[in-house]
Amino acid sequence: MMKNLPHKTIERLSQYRRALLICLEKGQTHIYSHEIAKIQHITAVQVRRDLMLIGYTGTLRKGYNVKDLIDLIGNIIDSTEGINVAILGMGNLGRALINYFAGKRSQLKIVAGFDINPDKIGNTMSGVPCFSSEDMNRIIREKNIKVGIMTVPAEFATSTAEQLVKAGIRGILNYTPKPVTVPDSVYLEEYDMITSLEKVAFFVKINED
Amino acid sequence: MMKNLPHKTIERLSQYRRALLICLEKGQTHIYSHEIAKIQHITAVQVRRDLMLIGYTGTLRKGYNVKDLIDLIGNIIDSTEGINVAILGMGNLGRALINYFAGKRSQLKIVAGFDINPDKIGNTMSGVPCFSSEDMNRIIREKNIKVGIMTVPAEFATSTAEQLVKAGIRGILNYTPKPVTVPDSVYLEEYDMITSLEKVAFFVKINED
DNA sequence: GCGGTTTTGTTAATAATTTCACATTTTCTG
DNA sequence: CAGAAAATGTGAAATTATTAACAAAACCGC
Repeated sequence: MMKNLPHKTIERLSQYRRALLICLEKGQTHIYSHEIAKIQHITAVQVRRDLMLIGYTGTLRKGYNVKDLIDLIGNIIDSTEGINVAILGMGNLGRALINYFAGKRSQLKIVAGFDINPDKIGNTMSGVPCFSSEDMNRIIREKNIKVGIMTVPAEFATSTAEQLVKAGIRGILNYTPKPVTVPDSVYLEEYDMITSLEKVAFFVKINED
Repeated sequence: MMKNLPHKTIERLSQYRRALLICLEKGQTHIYSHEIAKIQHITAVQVRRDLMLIGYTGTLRKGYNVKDLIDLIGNIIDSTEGINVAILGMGNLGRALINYFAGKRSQLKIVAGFDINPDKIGNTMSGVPCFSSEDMNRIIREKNIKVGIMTVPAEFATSTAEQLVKAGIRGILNYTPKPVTVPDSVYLEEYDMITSLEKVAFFVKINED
């Protein structure tokens, strides 16, 4: 059920939810499609179409119920039991991600970090214990970790991905600038910050005329 | 010229270049479309189409000249004079980005960081001086900074974006989880790490059947 | 140097995504 | 209470992005 949602829609639903959570905190009970659209810099039709795809029906003239919509999006994209996540590489980026998530209510729990630096191993950072990369296989299985976020230096990207796959990971989010290869059974998402910056720079350049 | 390249193509060109630079270092002089494709997890046709769009012609049976292609991609996406970049928020994520860029040859130079923490202001991190956010307007103009990368906490996202716009920035890469609004004249790219992680978790969930 | 193989470049086809256009319903205003 | 305004929901059209298919050229082995 709901397996056929477009990738883009999944991304937007996640973003809608975050915007909606902010509205909820402010005490807002209803929201119009064009309000959501404005926050996300997209069109109102796009919002309505996405909500149509997940079968949510708003109220004419009142818009969408913020609380209900948050719950429905949660039903779609969250896993009922929650998903445990590990950070591979407790450098600046790894710690940034941990802090980012700290305190966020979420079905996604960062339950372990891994590093090869002996000074870090055994410590806890923002509530996340740091283990030795050598124990990756054991810890991932013990803690039932399903997703790994790779924030290691590029030269360790390939070997880290291999270790993760061997440990039975189900999804990898790769923030290193080095693309990795994994079996089809592992979902892989790669994001390269340099590419994003180069893209911004490109459009700045061509806008200068 | 070259203003009509699809956004996706721009992103891929940046990625091709990074893969090509690694090949160049290894002494490889030529590469086939299917080799590039494999690294990037896309099809060879896609690669050839992208290169067609930028007017690059390879050699039949020998593939593409690595050096030439790197140069051509540089001509397309880089700005001739280079572009100066600032990091807004010298926390973990800001420092991660600086280290990421340190030593990379690139037309993109991170020339300033900004923060409100007095302990950081006046220091230099990986060669990047940290200034007070209060001096943002002056420094951005003095140093001819065109692009800002926002890595501040979410609650400062809106005000930081406003400051940047006032200082005459031309492009913003927003890594905070809070969407911001800028005039059309400023190119805006937003990236939310939580969305990416939620997306990976979603596809892990639905693959479990 | 001939037949088979490999690779590029490109047109045409397909697929994915977004936008248009508008019917429908609700609320507001006079 | 009639007409105007504002909002949703959605089929159809348009746009954007990807893949298929294949001609043409280059090289290899014999």
